Amino acid sequence: MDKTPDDAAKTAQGPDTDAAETPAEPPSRAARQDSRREAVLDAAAELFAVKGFDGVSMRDIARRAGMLSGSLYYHFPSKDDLFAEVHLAAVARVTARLDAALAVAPEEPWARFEAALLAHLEGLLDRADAVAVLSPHFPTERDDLARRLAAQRDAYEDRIRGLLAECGTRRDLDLGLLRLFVLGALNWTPVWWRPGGAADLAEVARALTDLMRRGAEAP
Amino acid sequence: MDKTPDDAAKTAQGPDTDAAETPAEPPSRAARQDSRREAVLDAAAELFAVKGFDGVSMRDIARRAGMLSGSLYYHFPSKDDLFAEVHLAAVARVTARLDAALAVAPEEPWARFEAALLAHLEGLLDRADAVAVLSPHFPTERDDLARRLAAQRDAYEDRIRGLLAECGTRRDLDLGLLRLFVLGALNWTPVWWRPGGAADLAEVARALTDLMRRGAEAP
DNA sequence: GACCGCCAAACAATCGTTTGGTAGACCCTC
DNA sequence: GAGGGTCTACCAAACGATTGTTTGGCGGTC
Repeated sequence: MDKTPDDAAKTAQGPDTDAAETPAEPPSRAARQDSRREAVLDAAAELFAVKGFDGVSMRDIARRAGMLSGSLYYHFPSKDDLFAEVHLAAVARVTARLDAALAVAPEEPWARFEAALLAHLEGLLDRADAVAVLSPHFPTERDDLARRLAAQRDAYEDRIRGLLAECGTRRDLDLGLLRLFVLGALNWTPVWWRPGGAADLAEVARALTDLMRRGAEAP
Repeated sequence: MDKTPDDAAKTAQGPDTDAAETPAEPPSRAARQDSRREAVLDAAAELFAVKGFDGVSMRDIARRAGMLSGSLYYHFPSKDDLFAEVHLAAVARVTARLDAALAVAPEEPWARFEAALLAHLEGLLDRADAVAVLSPHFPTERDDLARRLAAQRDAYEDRIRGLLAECGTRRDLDLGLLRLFVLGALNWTPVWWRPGGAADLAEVARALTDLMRRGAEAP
């Protein structure tokens, strides 16, 4: 019953890789290496996002990636390092999404702000990469690594502040606090938002932008 | 080295209990029982809040409460049940704080709203009870228990919605979304707020109320 | 003597990680 | 193009440590 750990891996990554994508040349050695490595990263990202760092075992990750737990240590030196790489990749992906959205967004600052919120929400909820922002609970003693993660996160979060600054907000407001309120509202969405629920992501981004802009008080 | 688990318990709970508080009568049997039980609950609350459910072991809790891991099972049948009780107690405490704050708050709806936010923040950050709201990650298979926790949390969160409704917000706004934004901003504070930092809790509550009310756009 | 609250020690299971081995793709040489 | 060698990516199995939990007993208060 616990001999072949395939059943969980089939639906996730199993034979899709070479079933429809590569008809001609067999994947090069380097390509296959990256593919397997990324399969591990994907499996780890989904699991970490749902159950947290301590809630996921190396055996869980290995099973979902279609290998055995010891094999993970060929690709990653430790669970901490694996998590760090997942974290970094997720932040990078959300950042890329933000850049892409801003590239095609209109010039009006609040519209840009709304586009950024939507990109953030999509990066947060489309795939299961909530680890990126949702994990201030990184439980390592290796402070240098934790600092690197925090630094990348901070750099991203400061871009929200920059977008707000361009909107020309009231002078008596603390931009730092505003940024934290926005990020709190955004990063809390994985707790309650479900695909196909009452509001889609565009609505959420629009509503939050409207609230940030005009407030809720009746005029 | 692992024989006497006292060193960690001393600073937290150790001899304080009977050092300064009970000079005359020895505490009754029932009182002492409750006191030890509550010591366990306190220790568990602080640890769960910081490291999450999976990050805390029964031995950690026992050490901080000044006993051994097996002894916990005299008071609580399992780790799940212990967590559930911590969770329920924390929600109840935040609710009580909210009631007390509203009892002495002025009549003006936005002032009441701000008072509620402050009470929530204090309940969240003064002690380490962040478990109350911060743990949608309760990793049990016992769905009935998870539902009970969610129900109590929802009842509390709906009071925020009620307070907002009394403020007479704009008709075109979704009160449910507003509530979620507020709770997101509030419940995200444990990630960044530190006592003695730039803004104290009253400032945070005031700033968030002001933002919710008037928005950030320059008039 | 009964019961309460806890200790001391152990239980099986699971944890992150290490070790040794090996099937197969690759490269070079004859 | 057959054969030997190398390296890659993994398996199979184990390591000690830690996990949640159970059991039996014991000092203290009633």
